[in-house]
Amino acid sequence: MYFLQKVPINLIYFTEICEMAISKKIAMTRIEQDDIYSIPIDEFFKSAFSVDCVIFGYHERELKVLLIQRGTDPFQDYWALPGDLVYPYEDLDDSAKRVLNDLTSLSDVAMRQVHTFGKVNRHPLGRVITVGYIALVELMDINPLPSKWAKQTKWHSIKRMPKLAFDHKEILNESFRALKDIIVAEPLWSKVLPEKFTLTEFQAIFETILQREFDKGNFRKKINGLKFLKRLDESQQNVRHRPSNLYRFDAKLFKQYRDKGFVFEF
Amino acid sequence: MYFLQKVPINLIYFTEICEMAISKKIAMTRIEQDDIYSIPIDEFFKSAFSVDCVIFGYHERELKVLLIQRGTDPFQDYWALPGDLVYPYEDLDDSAKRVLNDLTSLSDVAMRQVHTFGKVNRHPLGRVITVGYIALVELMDINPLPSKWAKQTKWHSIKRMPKLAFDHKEILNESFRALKDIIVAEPLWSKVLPEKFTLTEFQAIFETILQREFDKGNFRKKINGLKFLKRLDESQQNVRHRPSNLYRFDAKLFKQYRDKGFVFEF
DNA sequence: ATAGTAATTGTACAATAGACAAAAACACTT
DNA sequence: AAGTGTTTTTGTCTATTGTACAATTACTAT
Repeated sequence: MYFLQKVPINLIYFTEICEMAISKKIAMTRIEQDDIYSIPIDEFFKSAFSVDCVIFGYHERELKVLLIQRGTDPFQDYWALPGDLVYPYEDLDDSAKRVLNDLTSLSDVAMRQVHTFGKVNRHPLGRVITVGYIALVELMDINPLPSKWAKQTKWHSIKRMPKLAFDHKEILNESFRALKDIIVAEPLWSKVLPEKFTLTEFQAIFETILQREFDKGNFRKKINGLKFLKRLDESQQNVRHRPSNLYRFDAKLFKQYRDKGFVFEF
Repeated sequence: MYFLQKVPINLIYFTEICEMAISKKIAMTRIEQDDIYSIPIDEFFKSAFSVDCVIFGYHERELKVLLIQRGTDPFQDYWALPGDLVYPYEDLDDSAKRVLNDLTSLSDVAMRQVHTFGKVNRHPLGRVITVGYIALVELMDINPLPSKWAKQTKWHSIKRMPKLAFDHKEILNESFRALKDIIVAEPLWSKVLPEKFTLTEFQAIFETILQREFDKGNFRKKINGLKFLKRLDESQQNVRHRPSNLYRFDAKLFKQYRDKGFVFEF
C-alpha cells in the first residue's frame, strides 16, 4: 500500500504497465466513467480462470490419462483432470506447470495449450473459464504422487474413463482430438521413445494414438528418407527373432524439417 | 474522476506485487512457497477475460484484417483488434459474437476459437486473459460500422499493419498461422466465394492465404473428383477469353468428406 | 476474320502408395 | 548341428498421384 500512496496511482500504474510515451500517460488516466461501460468495471473483475492438464501416458501400445481424485469441494472424491485456479500474477503457461506439480508432483512435462472452455455454469463457485493443456509422456518415465488437495493420482485407460468432475469429459475429448492432430506435426512422439528405439516401436506410437494400423514395409519406406531418424550401428539384444536396428532421434535436424513445413502424412 | 480509482485497491496491489516479483525472480519464488496458499478464494475472483476477434477479409487475391480505432483508454486512438471484456454471464463463444457486433455492427460472422493469451501484464487495468477468435469473410459482403467506443473501423492489409494496442500483434500473428492450418481442413473458403464461382477464383483463395502458387492444370486435377464442388451447366459471361465453368459448393456433401477425415493436401 | 486472353484438356515422366511376398537374423528346441 | 518360430528387413509389382509443360478451346474486342 505504501508503494501506491507515494505517487498518484494512475501515474504509476500506467508508467509501469502500459509503457507508452510520456506525453500519452497523463491523458490516458483521465477517463469519464460514462465512456467506458454501462456495467461498472468492477463487475468484470470478479471472474477467475483455471488450467486443466491432460497428461497422456503411453506405454506399450496403450494410451492412458492421468487423473487425480479430488480431495476438496466442489466435486470432492470425483476423478478429475489435474487442474486448479491460476494465481493473479501467474502466466498461463507457467500456471499449467505449477498446477500439475502441485497436484501430481510432476515437473519437466512439456505441455501445450489446446482450447479454452468458457461455458457460464461450468464451475459451481462462480465464473471460471479454463484453459486446457496437453502433454504426452512415457508412463514409466514419470512417477506421479498426489499432493496438495489431490487424494490419489491414477492412470486411466483412454478406453475406460470414470465419471469426471466439471466438464472434464468434454475437455478430454477435445484434447484427444487435438493430440491426433499434433502428433503428426510436432515431435511429441519423441517424449515416449527411449534414447535408442526400433522402427516398430516408432510405428506403434502412431498406431495407438491415431487408432489405425499401417503396413510395416510401407510405413518404413515412408520414413526412411527422414534424416532426423538416425540409423545406428546397433541392434536389439536377446530377442528370439531377427533383431531390429536401433535408431536415434535428432531434434536439431527435425527442427529443420519442421521449419520447412514438414508434417507426417498418414 | 480518475478511472483507476474505481478499480478495487487489492487488484492494484496484486498487480504491483506481481510486477515486483517478476523484476526480482527470487522474490517470486518466496511468494510462491510461503504466502500463496494463504490467499483466500475471493482473491482469485478478481480477474477478467476478454475476447479478441481477428476478422480476415478477402477480396480479389488480397487479405486484410479488420481493425478498430480505440476511442477509449487504455491505448486510446491506437488501432486494435475488435475485442472487449466478457460479461459475467456470457458464454465465451457468444461473447465473441456480441463484442464484434458492439464494435463493428457485424453479425452472422462465424468465428472459431484459436488461442488464449495470458501474460500477466498484457492488460493495464488488471489481470485479463484474452481468447482469440478468427473468421474469414468476403470484404465486400459486409459493412462494418464503428459503434460503442470504436472510433473507426478499417481494413488493413495483412502486409502493412500499423502499431497495435496491447499484445494484438502477437494475437494476429498466431491467428494468421492458425488460419493457414484451418483453411485446408474446414470450408472457411466457402465464406468468401460467391454462390457460383470459377475454379480460378477457388484456387486464388488458397494461393493468397497459403502464400504460394499452384499450377493451374494440376490444381484442377487435384480437386476434380471432389463431389462437394458441383460443376454447373453455366459459364462466365462477358469475359474476353474462354469463359470459365461455374461451380457451386455443396455443404452437405462436404460434411461427408470431412467426417471421413478429409483435408486438402497442398 | 484476326488477335488476345485465360480456361481447359492432354501428355509424358517421376514419384509415391499399397498390397503382398521373400529373405534374413536371431533364440530356442530337438 | 539342424530345424522351428518369430519378427525384421528388403524387394517387387501395380496403381495412383504429382509435376512440368504443351496444346487446344471459347470467348471478346478490333
